[in-house]
Amino acid sequence: MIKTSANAPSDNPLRLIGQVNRAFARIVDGPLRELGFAIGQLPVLVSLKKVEALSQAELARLAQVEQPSMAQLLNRMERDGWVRRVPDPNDKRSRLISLTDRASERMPRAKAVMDATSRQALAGFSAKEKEQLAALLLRVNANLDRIP
Amino acid sequence: MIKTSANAPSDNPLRLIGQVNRAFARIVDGPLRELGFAIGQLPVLVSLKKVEALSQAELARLAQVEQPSMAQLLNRMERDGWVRRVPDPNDKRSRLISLTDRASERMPRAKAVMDATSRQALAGFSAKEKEQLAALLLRVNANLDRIP
DNA sequence: CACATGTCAGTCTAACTGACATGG
DNA sequence: CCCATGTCAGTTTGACTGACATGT
Repeated sequence: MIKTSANAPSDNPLRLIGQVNRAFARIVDGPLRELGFAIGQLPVLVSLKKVEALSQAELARLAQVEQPSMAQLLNRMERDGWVRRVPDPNDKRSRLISLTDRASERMPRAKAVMDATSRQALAGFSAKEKEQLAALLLRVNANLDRIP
Repeated sequence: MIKTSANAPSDNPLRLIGQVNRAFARIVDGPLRELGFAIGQLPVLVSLKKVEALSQAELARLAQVEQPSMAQLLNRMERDGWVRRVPDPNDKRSRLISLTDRASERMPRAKAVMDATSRQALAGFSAKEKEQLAALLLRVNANLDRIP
């Protein structure tokens, strides 16, 4: 009977996911900050790259945060010159959020940082293993989404 | 050619891991708070359950955070009555951190919350699939740990 | 009037850096 | 003297709730 040491790696998948997530965030944080981006901004940047313009409420729903949280995030991004808010002609309550040119220009560099780190994280994985991992994670994700 | 929609699930494993992690944290947060625990405290609680007493510096290393961050976390945990700090007889600079009885008593309930949610997250997974997932994540983890 | 969109104010956690005291 | 341990002070991000104004 071997006593478990304090730093024994867990084999619980959920704890492992937490560890991987934190490690990834820690690694990627520095280079992103040099570009002027923060990790939390990426979901917004990616969404807006795909769809051009979205309301704050829609962004909050996509990122699964409350509206005031998203508002604060967008305030910081506006302060940093990444997004712009223009009145929605179809709804006077709403303002449409879109990326600035500066954001569009600099995003590829952020993407490169993410991709390079992802590649390192998956070093030694065959194409099949990557697919397996993604498939298993998608199932976990679907399971969690069904919990209210 | 189908245009990707704004909420299309990513198939990049690292982004998926982020999503899963956030979803899990969101689900587990409420019940844990009712018990008086926060998610960030779990690594400390688990470490101290295994090893009885550790210094703040050791806990910081285990959790991979800087010392002041760990100090602040331990301040909150001490405030909440989960840990106690006693002078280390062998090193007058150091204080040994250990769980209070109250923490030991209430931890099983926190563990139950985590386990139940993990079970739901892995619903429909065969034993083999769980092992596969854990094995793949361990490899990602090892890869990330090798990046400085 | 009910509901949606957004803002404002205030709180809490969790992380960081830099400066510093004290002890090994 | 150097290094380790820890504290203090200040900053930032990211999240929340509750209250409220305004527009659909």
